[in-house]
Amino acid sequence: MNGPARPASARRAYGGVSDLERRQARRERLLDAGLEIIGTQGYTAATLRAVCAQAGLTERYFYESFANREALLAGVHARLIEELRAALTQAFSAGEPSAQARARAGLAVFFGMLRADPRKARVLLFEVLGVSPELDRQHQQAAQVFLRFVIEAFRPVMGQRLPEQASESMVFTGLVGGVFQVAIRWHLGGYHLPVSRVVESCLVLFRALSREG
Amino acid sequence: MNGPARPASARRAYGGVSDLERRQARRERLLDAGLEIIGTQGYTAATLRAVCAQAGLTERYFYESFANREALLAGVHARLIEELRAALTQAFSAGEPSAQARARAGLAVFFGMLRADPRKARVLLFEVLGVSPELDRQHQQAAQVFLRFVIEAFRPVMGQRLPEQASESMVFTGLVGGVFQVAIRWHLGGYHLPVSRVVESCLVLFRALSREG
DNA sequence: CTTATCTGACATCAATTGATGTCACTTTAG
DNA sequence: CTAAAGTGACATCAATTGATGTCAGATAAG
Repeated sequence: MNGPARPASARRAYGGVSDLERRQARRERLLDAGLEIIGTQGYTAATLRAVCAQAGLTERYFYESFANREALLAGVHARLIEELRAALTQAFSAGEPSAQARARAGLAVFFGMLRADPRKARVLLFEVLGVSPELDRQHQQAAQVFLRFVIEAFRPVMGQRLPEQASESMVFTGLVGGVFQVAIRWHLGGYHLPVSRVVESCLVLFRALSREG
Repeated sequence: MNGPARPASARRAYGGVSDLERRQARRERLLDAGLEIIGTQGYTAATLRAVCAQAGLTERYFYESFANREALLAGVHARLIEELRAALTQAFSAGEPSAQARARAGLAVFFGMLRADPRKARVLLFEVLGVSPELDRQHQQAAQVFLRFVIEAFRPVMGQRLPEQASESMVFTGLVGGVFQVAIRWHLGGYHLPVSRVVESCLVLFRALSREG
């Protein structure tokens, strides 16, 4: 699953670039190609030949970096989640620490990223779902990345006044899911509404919940 | 796209069943087979041969009812949405008309249906997404079915006190999306939480919003 | 009974797929 | 220069796909 099985000692540089760097560069090119094809034509269209042609690489190199097609989708998705997580962390550390301000900044980062590159929206909101149980779980884990951000910011201002029957985790899951669904509708509608109004609409939900008692 | 092109006058009964009834029965069997396969193995696994074998029908009959594979998925999804819409309408007309009561009843219907048949959950929450722009739109339209229910029930108790920047439609979309995401997490988690707690968790969001000013 | 319709099991078709292999050419190491 | 390793264009493989066609037997109409 990791390319031609040669002893590491036999690997050498090529074109002035080390073996490791070449491998990483090819992997990046494949991920870029995956984002392009999956994000514009869908996962089904992301065949080996299509992805490798888009990446300008030979089919043989695909299996150097990925075990199969699904692993490519997982890789593309994981890279997007990491990008988002980093951007959120950065935005939070830069702005003021109130729950309101963090929510607004985080939402602006999220919706700004989707609007700037709708291919990412398609991968994050559509393509990753329903492919396999593993990928479904990966999506759910990604959602919990945001869930942690939200809980961290809002638990202090929410108080412990939830009804006994309710599950705090589920309530916040609903909040995150609301943001996702707004994003889906925004994407399908062609991003007509300005980012500020989308953010503000989501903030209504956040604000309502933080006043709940 | 509608089976063997024979003049309607030439069609006759078979096995004591009229032509129309036989066609409808075959279509139902294909939809049942589609739900079974898509709902347990995913849309990709729902090949012509697999679906027809499951339905106990010959491949030729597939095209009598559906133009292609995607049309089958659309049909399965549409039937589920109609089932849900009918159940919601019935629940609403039976219970008391307050927004709270309606929300609770509607959520119980929705989550109860998913738990009773997780295949339906998989089709509604996963498989219908990311297949094609047409199906994405169909999913979005389905979400708007619930959106209408929610808006109808909650606009009166919400008042007109939304911030100017927010979009009422987007706010309610978020609310519906929250319910979806809770359903997704519930499904992926194996339905461990009892329905009542899932419903109650969603109600926190509804209640919070109806107090929003 | 005879004829036309209906049915299901199966054959067929080109196209595409994931995956692996071949081979001439380029680059590096010694 | 020579040998080994890297590269890319392309061939190859069996398997599966969507879609359509064939045909013998079952059923109904007259």
